[in-house]
Amino acid sequence: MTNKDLANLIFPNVDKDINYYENLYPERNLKEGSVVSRFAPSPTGFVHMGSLFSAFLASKVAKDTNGIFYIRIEDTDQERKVENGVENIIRDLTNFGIEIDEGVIGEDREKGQYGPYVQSHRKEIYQTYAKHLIEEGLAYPCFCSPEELEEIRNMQEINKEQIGYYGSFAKCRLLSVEEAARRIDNGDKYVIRLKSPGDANNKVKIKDLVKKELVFPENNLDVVIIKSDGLPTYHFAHAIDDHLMHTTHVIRGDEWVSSLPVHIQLFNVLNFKLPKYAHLSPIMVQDGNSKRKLSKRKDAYAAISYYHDLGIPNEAVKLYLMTIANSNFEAWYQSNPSSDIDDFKFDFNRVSSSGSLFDMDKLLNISKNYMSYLNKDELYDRVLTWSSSHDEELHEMMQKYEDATKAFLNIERERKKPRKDYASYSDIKPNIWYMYDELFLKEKRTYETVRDIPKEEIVQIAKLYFSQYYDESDSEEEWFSKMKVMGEKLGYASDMKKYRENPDAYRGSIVDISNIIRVVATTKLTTPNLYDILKIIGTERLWKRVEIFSQ
RNA sequence: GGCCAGUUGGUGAAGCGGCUUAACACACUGCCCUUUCACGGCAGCAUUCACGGGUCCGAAUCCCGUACUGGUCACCA
Repeated sequence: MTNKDLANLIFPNVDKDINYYENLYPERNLKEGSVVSRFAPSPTGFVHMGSLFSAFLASKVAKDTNGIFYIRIEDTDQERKVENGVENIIRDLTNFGIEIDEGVIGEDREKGQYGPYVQSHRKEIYQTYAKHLIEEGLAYPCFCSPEELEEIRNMQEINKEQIGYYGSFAKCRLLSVEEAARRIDNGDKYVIRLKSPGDANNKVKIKDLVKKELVFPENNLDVVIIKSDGLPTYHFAHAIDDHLMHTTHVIRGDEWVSSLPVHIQLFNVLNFKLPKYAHLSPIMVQDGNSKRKLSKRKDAYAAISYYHDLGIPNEAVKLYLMTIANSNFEAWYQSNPSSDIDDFKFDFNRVSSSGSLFDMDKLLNISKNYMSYLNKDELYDRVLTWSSSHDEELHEMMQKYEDATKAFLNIERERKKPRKDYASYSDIKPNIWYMYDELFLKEKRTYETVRDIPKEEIVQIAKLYFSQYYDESDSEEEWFSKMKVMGEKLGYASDMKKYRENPDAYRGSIVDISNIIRVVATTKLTTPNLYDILKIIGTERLWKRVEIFSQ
């Protein structure tokens, strides 16, 4: 009996050979230097910041080089599969504005010539290559049970030997073809292992795009390549898929660096050209005194839907991720504030090889700046869209009072250095509600207090102001000087310097006057420019608000 | 425990042997401007680059060791 007979016994239904697939998936016809990258999640639910980070960079590099960014679903672990997993991942990515050139684009939907792009649909392909390796004597069936494996492991631990299935511990490696065939016929469970040609005394060198020069002992472990359910392990699927799909850059989390010797060996044994690797450090969070990886389970803000719900613009999150990814990005963006992130060339050499802490303050600041440069119409449209699914009440008000909303959003916006009030769409409502009568009248309002000025005095001043001084058609200068005039008459200093020099000579200052008007009109002490706000509300409604205040 | 990597202020970091009395940004603090807020301006915030040795005229930058942190050692990805 030969290896070939054994291979046929194990994979009787595999009727194609590896050349069939090599021809099926020819070299891509791309320009020199174009990157083919991929995002290859397991369908275990939503996308979190960490995976978004690598997906974003992978798509960015492909875009930068006119290459291809594709999605492959790694569902070879049938037990971890989650209902709607794929749909959720695609939704999160598209929500976020990542364009998918190829691969999986929905549950049971994909595009591109290198598919299928779901690993469980590629079983035959993996088995064809596994069969080939068995024929060549480079792989073999292993019948060891989990208990036996456990036992070997324990012994190795006690004897302080290298842990794993290798050398003399690899019992099944020595099985004769006949014996293996007999056990298969007998119905024994088995996996397929690589017959590792490696020697731990040798070194393998590899240049990682992020981690730079890496040196490891050669892999000498007979790793499992096909599990007992017939599906491949990650390592094997990675080698086959990224070869057949002609991935040029494997961009993934750095939890994979220690598997690199296995992957290198697999590519060698299979005669595949090794792709370039970029192992990204994880985004960390502070947890007490130590740092740990951002966690889907422990950190609510790890989910990208968190930002979506909060109404943080996608662009802001991208901007943040890019500042983490490339330390020179921030300076570039500051000197090119009007340009798009697409104009920036991502550079692997600038990626930090140690993990950075997730900084919400920084994200919020970036978002604030980003939102401040949106024009009123863009902002209005975005908030309208966001509120349609996240804040019905706001949505309704915005539609009903489109002009007033835009006018409000535009206060102190159209200038070189605009106001920065909002870091997210959800910041808008707490700042704008008083502009809408429905919301203003809805419940009992709590007015902020202007120093210790009694209510009666405030009412008096407001009435005086609106009846004798306020005129909608005044320019801002006229408006403000009238306010000063009234203040002077009532004993409120119009000049802050004078007031500060001699506060006892006055009842208060112009600050109090403007705050009185501000509070009556809005209940709040802090608002954008009062002049604009009064104008938008309009004299008639302002009078109503004076009445409401005095009740 | 083995293997691999990392360690510059509260945070992201620049720096790659002399130009560094360590850039820039965020956060924080104070002052100024000011009708509130915001914007803006100014100032402060690591005498020191985990620690210990070494090389060198000279080290955050090169070498060695130690410590600490992270990753990984599955029929999970």
